Amino acid sequence: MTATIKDVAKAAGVSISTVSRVINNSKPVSSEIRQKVLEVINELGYKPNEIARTLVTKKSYLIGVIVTDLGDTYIAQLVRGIEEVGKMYDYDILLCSTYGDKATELKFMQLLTRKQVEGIILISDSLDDEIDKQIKEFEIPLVYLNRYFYTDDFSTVTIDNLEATYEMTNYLIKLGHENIAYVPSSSEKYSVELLKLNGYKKAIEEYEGLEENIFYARGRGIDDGYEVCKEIMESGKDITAIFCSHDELAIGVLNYLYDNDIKVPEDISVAGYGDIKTASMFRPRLTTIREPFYDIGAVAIRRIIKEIKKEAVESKTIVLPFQIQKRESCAKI
Amino acid sequence: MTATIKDVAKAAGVSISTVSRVINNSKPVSSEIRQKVLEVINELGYKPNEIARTLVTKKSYLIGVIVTDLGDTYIAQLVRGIEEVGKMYDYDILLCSTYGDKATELKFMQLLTRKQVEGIILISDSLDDEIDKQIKEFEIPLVYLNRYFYTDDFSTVTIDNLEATYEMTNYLIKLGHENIAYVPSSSEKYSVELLKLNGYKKAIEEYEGLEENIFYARGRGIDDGYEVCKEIMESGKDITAIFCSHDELAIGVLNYLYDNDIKVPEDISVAGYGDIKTASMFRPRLTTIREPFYDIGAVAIRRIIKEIKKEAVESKTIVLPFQIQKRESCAKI
DNA sequence: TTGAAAGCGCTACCAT
DNA sequence: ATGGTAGCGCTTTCAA
Repeated sequence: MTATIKDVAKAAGVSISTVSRVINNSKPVSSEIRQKVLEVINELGYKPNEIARTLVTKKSYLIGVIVTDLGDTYIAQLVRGIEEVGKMYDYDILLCSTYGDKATELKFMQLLTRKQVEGIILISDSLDDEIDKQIKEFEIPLVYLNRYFYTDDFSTVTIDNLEATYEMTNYLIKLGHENIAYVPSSSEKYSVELLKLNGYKKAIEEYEGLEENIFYARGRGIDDGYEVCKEIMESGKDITAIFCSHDELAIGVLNYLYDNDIKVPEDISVAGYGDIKTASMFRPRLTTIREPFYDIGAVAIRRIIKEIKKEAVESKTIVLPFQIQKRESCAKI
Repeated sequence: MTATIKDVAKAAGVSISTVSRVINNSKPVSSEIRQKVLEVINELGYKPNEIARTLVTKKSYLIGVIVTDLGDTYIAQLVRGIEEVGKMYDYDILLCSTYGDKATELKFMQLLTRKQVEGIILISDSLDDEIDKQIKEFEIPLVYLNRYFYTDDFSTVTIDNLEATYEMTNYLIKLGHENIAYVPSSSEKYSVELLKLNGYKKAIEEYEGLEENIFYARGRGIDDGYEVCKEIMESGKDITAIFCSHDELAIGVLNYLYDNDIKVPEDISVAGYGDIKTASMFRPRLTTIREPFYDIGAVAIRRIIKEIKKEAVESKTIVLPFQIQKRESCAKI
C-alpha cells in the first residue's frame, strides 16, 4: 500500500493537519516538527493523493483537450503549445481524439466535465449547431479552435486569413506572375476558405490587367491537389503560379508537376498555406503562409487559465500574426 | 453550482444510495423510482463527479503517457494508438512531453503517480541508470517504449530490428545492387542502431563478393543525411544504393541528390527506416521499413490494461511484425 | 504553533 | 428494494 497522510502523521507523531501544513506550506510549522515530518515523508515515500486534494479544493489542475486527429501535424503542434504552456502553470492535459466525429466531440465534452477538468480546448474541423448549443450552455472556460470555419460565438485564436492570402498573392504578383491560379478547397458559408479566397481576389482586383483564375479542389488532401493540378495544366490557360489554400494541396500539385517533368520553380511557381512540417523537408521547399500553430495553442491555454483565475480577458477572438515563408518553390518569372 | 448526488436524492425524494444504484446499475431499483431518479438527473443536468468516485473506488481510469515530443510524427502515431485503444476500455490519457530531458521524465513519473494514474507508458529516446532504477521501484504497471535503445528490464513493444534491415538489404541485393551503403546514426551499446547495422552486415556477408560500405551519420536528422550523402558521393566508391537507418536521414540524402541533379532511382536508389508520414508524401516516394507505430501504441496500452486487471501477461517484450514498403525510390539496377 | 473535526461527492456495506 | 452511514485522503475551519 502507498502511504497516506495518516501514516505520515502517525510515524511522525503529529496530527494530519500538521503534515498537511508542511506539504502545502500553508501555515507556520515549527522547524523541528517540519524537519521530522519531511524526514518521515521521505522515508515512507509519501506522495500526496491529488485526487483527494482535488475533491476538497475543487482544483483539478486538469485541462481537457479535444482534437480531431493527432496525426495531423498541425494538431500535434497545437497540442505541443497547449501542453508546454499548461505545464508552466501546473496544468495537465487530458487528451481526447474525435477523428472528426461530432457525436464523439459531444461525448468527450461530457466526459471531461465529469472528470472535473477546469477548462476545455476544443479543436474541431466542422461547424455544428448541436455542438454550438452545447458549448454555449457550458459552465467552464472553453476555447474553440477551428481552422476551417469561423464564428464569433466563442473564444478563439486565429490569424488574419484574408490578409494572409492577400499578401501572398501580392508577393506572387511582385515576382512578375500575371496568371496566378488560386485553389480553394471549399466555398461554404462561414468557411475560412471564403476569407482566403477573398484575399486573393482583393489582390488581383487591385492590379490592372490581372484576372482571377480559380480552380476548386475536391477536398484538401494531397490527391485533391494532384487532380486539380492536372486540371489546371489542361485548362489551356498559361498559368505561371499556383497558390493553394492548403499545403497538402500544394504538395499534390508538386507531385503532379514532378511526375510530368515540369520544373518548379523554373517552369511554374507553387505556393501553399499552413507551413506544415513536410513543407520544408523536401525539395523544392514550399513557399507558404506560416500559421503559428504552436503559438495558437499556447495562447489558447493561456486564455483558458486566465479565465480560470477569473482575470479579465480581452476580446473573444485573439488574432496572431502570420508569416510569408519565402522558399524555393516560388521564383521570379 | 453543479448538482451533486445529494441534490438529486433530495429532489427525487430518495436516498443517495438509491441514486448511486441507478447511475451505476449496481443493484436492483424498482422501475418507478429508477424512472423518477433518471428524470431528476436529466432536469438538474447532474453529472457524477469522477474525482469523488475515484477516491473511493481507487480506479482513476487514467493512464499517464510521457513522450519526448509530439512533433515527431512517429510519437504522434504512437499516442494515437494508445489513446484510441485506451478509450475502448474507458481509459483516458494524461499527456506529458519531456523534450528529451531526463530530469523532466522523472518529474512527470512522480507527478502522474500523484494524480493516481493506473499505469504509465514512457516513451523515451535515451537510456539512463537513474530512470532505470526509478522504473524498477515503480509500483504501477509501466510499458517502456524506446526506439533507439533496448533493454530487457521492462515491458516493451518493438519490432525485430535486425531482421528488418536484413530483409531490406536482401531486397536491395535482389534488385541487383552490389555496392550498397548503409548509414547508421550511432554505434552505442544497447543501441538499436547496432542491431540494425548487424542485420545489414549479415545480409552482405551471405553474398559472395559483396562488401560492407558503412557511413556513419552524425545524428538522425535531415541535415545529417544531407551531409553523409555528400560524403558518400565523394568517397569514390561506386555506390548504387543508400540504405539509411532513419527516414529523416534518407530524406536528407534525397535532398542532396536533388540539389546535385542526381536522379532517384535512375542513378541511385535510396531506402529508409520507419515510414514516417512524410516518406510517402513527396516524390520520389521512399522505399522504407514500416514500423507499425500505431499498433505499437495500441499493444502497449492493451498490455497495461491487462496488468491493471491483473490478467496474466505474456513475455515482457512483445515483438510486432514490420513491413518492407516498396516504393519508387528503389529500383533495379 | 498545533490538534480535532467537519466535509468534499461518492461507493459500499450493513440494516431493515 | 431501500436507507443510513462509514470512510476514501485530503484541506480547512475552529479551538486550544
